[in-house]
Amino acid sequence: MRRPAKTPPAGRRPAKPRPARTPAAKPYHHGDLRRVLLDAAMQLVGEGGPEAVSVREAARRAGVSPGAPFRHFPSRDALMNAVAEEAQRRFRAEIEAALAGAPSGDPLGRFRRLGIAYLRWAMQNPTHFEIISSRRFFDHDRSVGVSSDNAELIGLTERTLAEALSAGQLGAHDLKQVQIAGRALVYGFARMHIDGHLPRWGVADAEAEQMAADIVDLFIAGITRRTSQV
Amino acid sequence: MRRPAKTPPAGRRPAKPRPARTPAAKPYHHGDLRRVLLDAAMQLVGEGGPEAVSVREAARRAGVSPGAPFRHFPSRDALMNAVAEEAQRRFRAEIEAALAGAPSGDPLGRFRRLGIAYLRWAMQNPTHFEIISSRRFFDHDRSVGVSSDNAELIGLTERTLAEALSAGQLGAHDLKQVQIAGRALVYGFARMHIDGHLPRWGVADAEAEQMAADIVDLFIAGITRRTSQV
DNA sequence: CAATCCGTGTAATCGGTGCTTACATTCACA
DNA sequence: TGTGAATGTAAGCACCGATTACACGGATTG
Repeated sequence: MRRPAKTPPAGRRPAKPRPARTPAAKPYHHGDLRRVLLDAAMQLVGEGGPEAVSVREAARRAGVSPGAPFRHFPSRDALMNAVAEEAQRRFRAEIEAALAGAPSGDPLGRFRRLGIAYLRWAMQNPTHFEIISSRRFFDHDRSVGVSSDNAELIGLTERTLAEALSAGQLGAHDLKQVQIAGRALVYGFARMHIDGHLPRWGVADAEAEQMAADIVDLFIAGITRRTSQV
Repeated sequence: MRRPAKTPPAGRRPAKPRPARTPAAKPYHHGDLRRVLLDAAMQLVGEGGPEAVSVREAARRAGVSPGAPFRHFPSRDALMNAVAEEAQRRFRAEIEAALAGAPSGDPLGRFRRLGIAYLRWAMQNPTHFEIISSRRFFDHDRSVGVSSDNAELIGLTERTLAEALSAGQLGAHDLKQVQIAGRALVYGFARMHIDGHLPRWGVADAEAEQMAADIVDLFIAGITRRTSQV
């Protein structure tokens, strides 16, 4: 977050009275500053987490003055909202892609895929996952992109579980409870990973992915219809 | 976080050449500034979450100059560490108190109490819970108070689960997996509550506590030894 | 083609923050 | 009784988000 002003004396527009459209000379208008700022912010989140994002730094990376971003995002929060929407969009795309090749006849198997894909993405994109889920970093309620994508994912798991139930794959459980418990499980594990809890629980980084799959399986075993003992 | 300087002209030490120890006249030395700052920070966390804590605001509430806190806490992070230690201490005390009256003959029942007490405290003290778990707000590895209290709690659940296993209350599971899955479940639910996910999952605030107990029971049912069908 | 309008970027500034340095005060101990 | 260490103050740095007044220039329109 600290940086020494990056060539302070070499400001823009040194002495030329009229640049006369040199291609290398940066034009007054940027082209697509909004997109560039968003990309810079995404990159900052990836590098140092949500709080590493500062409007000024994004402006610096875009090669633009500190006030310029406010033409495109009325506040830092608005920028973070856009970042969260982008992240949520990618997240959803990945989840749905992971489910694409799954056989539709096995809802519980698809539920398992869902959980594992969820954890996979979360562990591979911890900072972006954090920004999506942690509302502290942006205003969920005001971000239609996030909430609609998210609602889509919630509906997806809901339908999958309902199918599993009606296919007789589940024990006699309250579906809503199972749903929320499943979510809490994967969300909790993802956050344990993000928040650095896993080492304290004896899980090395290398094992984390296997452990993620294991606890998903453990959960599924727990809710599966019990047709035989032990 | 914004405040208009709070009576800017009425600075300390108005005109009196020597206060001669009036009881109301604040002495140069504060007495126990460290404690007061810590309390102020705890209160700030309670009011507006971890990021509502600013060194200057804590100093303001303690009635002291902005630089004074740095005599007691070398950085904001150090202050946050102290806050986290205090919160973790309270958390552990509450958990252990909840377990005090539990019969030692029923480890699984104690495990259940453990989970419910965990969720209870987390949901009643969301911001303090967040600061304990979210490493973003302080340096876990450097905070011996937090990690030792936390290790104690981890050991407690570990022992409880091991007892349940040897008492034949558990199915044939990998104990470490069960442990981590259990933790992920309660941690995930607590964070869902903190992060405001529950409404999106159709859980109103009033139901949250009941739902917490339900998913703990669901989990325990899933790992219990299966002696009969359905 | 020319004039003007408005979207976009710049410069300067404000109050907030964490943190450091130099100085003032007072307590505790020799 | 002195004196040094501990503790608080004052001032100032760089950074931040945000606002305002102004400069530029592409697009629309007469």
